[in-house]
Amino acid sequence: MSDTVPRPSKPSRPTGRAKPRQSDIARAAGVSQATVSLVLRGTESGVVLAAETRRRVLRAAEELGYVPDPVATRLAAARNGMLGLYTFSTTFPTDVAHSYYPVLVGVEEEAAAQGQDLILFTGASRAADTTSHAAAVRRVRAADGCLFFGRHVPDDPIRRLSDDGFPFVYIGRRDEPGISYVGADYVAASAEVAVRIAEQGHRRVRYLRENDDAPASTDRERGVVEGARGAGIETAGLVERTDGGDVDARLARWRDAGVTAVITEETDTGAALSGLTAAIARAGLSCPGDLSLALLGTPAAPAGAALGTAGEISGFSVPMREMGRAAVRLLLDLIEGTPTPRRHLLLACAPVPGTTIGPPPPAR
Amino acid sequence: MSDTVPRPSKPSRPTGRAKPRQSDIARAAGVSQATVSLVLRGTESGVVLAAETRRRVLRAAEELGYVPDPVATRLAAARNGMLGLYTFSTTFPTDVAHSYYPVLVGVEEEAAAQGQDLILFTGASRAADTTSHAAAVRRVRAADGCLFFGRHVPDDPIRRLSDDGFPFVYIGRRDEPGISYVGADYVAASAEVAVRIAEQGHRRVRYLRENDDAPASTDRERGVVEGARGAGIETAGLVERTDGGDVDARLARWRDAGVTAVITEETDTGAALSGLTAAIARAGLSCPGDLSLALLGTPAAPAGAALGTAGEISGFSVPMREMGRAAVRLLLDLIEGTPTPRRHLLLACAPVPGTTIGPPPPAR
DNA sequence: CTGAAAGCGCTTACAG
DNA sequence: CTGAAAGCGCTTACAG
Repeated sequence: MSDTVPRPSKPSRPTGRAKPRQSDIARAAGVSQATVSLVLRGTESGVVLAAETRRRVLRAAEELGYVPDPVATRLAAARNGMLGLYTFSTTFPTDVAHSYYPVLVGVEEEAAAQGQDLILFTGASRAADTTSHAAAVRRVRAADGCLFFGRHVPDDPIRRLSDDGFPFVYIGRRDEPGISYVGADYVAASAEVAVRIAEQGHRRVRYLRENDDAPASTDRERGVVEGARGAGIETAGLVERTDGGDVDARLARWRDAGVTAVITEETDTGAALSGLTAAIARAGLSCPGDLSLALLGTPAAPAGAALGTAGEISGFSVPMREMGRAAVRLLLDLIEGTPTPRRHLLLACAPVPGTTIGPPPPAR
Repeated sequence: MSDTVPRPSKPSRPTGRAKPRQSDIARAAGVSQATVSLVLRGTESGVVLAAETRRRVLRAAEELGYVPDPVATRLAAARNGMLGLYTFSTTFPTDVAHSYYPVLVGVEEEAAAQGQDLILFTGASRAADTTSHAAAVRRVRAADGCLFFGRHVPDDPIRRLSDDGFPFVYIGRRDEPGISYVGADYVAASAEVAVRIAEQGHRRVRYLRENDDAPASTDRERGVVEGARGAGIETAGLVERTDGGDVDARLARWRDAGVTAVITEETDTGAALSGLTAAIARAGLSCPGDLSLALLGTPAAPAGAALGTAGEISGFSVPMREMGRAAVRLLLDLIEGTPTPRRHLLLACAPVPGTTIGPPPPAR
């Protein structure tokens, strides 16, 4: 609690020439500090300043090299032009090819385009317990609003922000009501993949998903099942769950049962995908010659390598960068109180043709 | 000036249930707000609180879910646990394989490890003119201290921060006196590469550097020249500059003059490297069969591809991630006023053996 | 059209 | 050992 803010060994207040404040300008221009504030922030509440006063103040500000103190500005109940980004789970896309990285890029691009700075709240990684999570989330208020990101999010601290009317948006669909988010339309994209597989003639298919109930996983399963049903793929036994460690045995069983295509999903762990591709490699199978393979989501690293496949894995790609950008825009709408902003946004995923879907092999 | 802070259409102050402040705790615990502040921040100035008082305050704080407001904390002249990161040049490592990305990762890792949040100042990209740069740099004061990063940095706004005693450190060596930085030891690493080439028997070599006078480029040239001189490589005509567009003609000339090895450098533009590898490919040369090739710095993307070379380009790698981490630590030392911190740090670069250095081909 | 005042939530001497 | 006061630099009604 009290350790949220590190304690300085000595005051870190600037020791050299002080930076100019509004009161310095006021003195130089012969007006009050409040007047300086008014001309510097523009003419908002209908207040009209004498042109001559404006000019004097502006000139003094220019001469003194004044720039408003963002901290004081924020404390005085205005905005400070900073957006927060809070990432749950392993904080940062450490791996260059981390699947979250493009989101970060999108967020940064749009923030820059909108003239907003970004605060990266790094609290998530350390905060194992709920208490510190609560503390970490609270810090978020230093910004005008905040983006949340990650599959598993502690509900409680967030609800508190929500109750307080603090503006925030999730990147990724959420089930909690009343929360703004920008997500990917996994249902539609996943259904489309199932249809594509059916069109090649597959009827017995498996969907190997991770043992994880994040909304994204739920949506994908729903899409696969709906797509399969509509396209004539058997739905009995279609869905299986894994942690990634037991795929060899499954694969053998599937082959024996006449399964000709497998769909899996990409998550932040990548467990299902890496487990599956490794098992396929160990079994000496080739895709799509022996088995068609599809992936729901963009792989963090080119996953084809493990398969000996030169091309991409078929499936769809998640518009992560665009999600980041859209989330920033939505957040700004919320902060600005734009009337009836769209609070839920589901972005379409582009199909990835890839090279791993083909017709089923002749029956063994 | 006045547009540095976006103006809100309406106040964004939370409308719902207010978050607890110190005064709320004070009321609940039956003490003054100042006392709350003292127990919450710990016992600094020798003040000793009654254990019973401490307990009451702590319990009330716990019950109310109090977390200090970082903005108010900062304004009241203490630290706020935020470190700034200001990137010059094209703001963000947009490309996944952007050469700056590992630095960002290192900064984030160490910041998280130290319990600091990170403010990404995105101002750099937009700010073409000096004025807005000044404004953008000034915003940096919202943080306890700031990291600067990028080859080309406007001196003026920075000097101002320096005069004011604001703590900051550069990532990358600087020539300006009195400024803290964490850089890479390009001189030593570049000399080592020249020596390695000499050891293979090369005597006539070219160093193709970019037409850019950043300290990193200066250091590399110095290292190459010193290494070459010490190892018996001809230094006359050794160094050439390019913008990347005219390499074909040079390459032909070099070959005619009996040049058997070429060294180039990696920068944020990558112009010299991409120009050179393209020219080598067009000339149908192979490395190191026809020509040995070395690179000073880590390529943003695997550059071997353009060469048809499977392996890495020989040279050295810049410890970017570690630079990021070290910079954070140094900055914290500065902020905390640690006595005589090391203000200049030059990290060693690891040699990359690679596959593009070999003995010279038999004379034509 | 401008000034004086209060307040944002905290820290920090300074008195008691 | 604790309280009352001033102040960080700004914004925002509210008076004149």
